[in-house]
Amino acid sequence: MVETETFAREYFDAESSVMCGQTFRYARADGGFFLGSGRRACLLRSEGEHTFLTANEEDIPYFTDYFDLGRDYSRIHGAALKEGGALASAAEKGKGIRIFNQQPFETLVCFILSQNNHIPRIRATVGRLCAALGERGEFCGREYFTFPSSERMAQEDAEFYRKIGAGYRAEYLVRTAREIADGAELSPRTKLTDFYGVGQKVADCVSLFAFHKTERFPVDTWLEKVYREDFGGTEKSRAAITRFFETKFGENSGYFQQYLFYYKRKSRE
DNA sequence: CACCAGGTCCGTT
DNA sequence: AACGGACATGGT
Repeated sequence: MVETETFAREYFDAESSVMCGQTFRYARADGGFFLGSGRRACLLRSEGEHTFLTANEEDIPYFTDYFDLGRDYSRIHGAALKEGGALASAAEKGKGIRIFNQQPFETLVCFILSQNNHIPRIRATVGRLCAALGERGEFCGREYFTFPSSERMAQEDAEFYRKIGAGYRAEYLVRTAREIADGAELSPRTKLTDFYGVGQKVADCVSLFAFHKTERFPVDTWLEKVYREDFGGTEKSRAAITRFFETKFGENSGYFQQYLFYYKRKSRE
């Protein structure tokens, strides 16, 4: 049975939460979004003062956790406003952003694909990956594909991943999927950079988006721009820029990073 | 047509 | 430890 839950939109907005770059498994639908997570799917739509979550009844608890609905975001948002400057502006624009609790393997694969790549192309490649190796499902009259398991991904070779558009990242996917299928741990304590094709930035994204380690501040080309243009930074290395933000923002680093990413990417014209 | 995109690896200093 | 080129591919 499909069910719809209603939430206050103020700190839970569909558009900003989906478009702030944390997930690649979405499509616009019915004035909102059709979202995939692992084997499940849901619809998320904001209108007026409300946000509506539609999912199979048995999946409601899963998505309640997925959208991090047990956490008070007014304190986080308030702390960002107090910082002033670009961060305060970013927080106003992204007031309804929440950080999702995504599945570790899925997050790892998606962010391996994200490196040196465009978001539209990442989404398309993830879509082809699911269509090829996932299982067909249906939700609210829409066909979708689940995210493949590490075991299923481990059965394919690099040629396959090049064929779906992974480019030079194909070998990264093969080796990482096989390691995990063969029993390598993927938990909050795993040293993620030991996986082939996973550097500090991808590791930080997995830590933040799958394990909710909000003391992490992933630095990519957009956050480099923020650092230079909005914080007057002069350091060149990403390690130094990451250190700058994580020292400054502490436990709120991950939340503030999402405000800033959304703000910077939206203001590209 | 260069240049860039949610970087990482690897060989040189 | 730090730096720079190579790496696939499609959009601007």
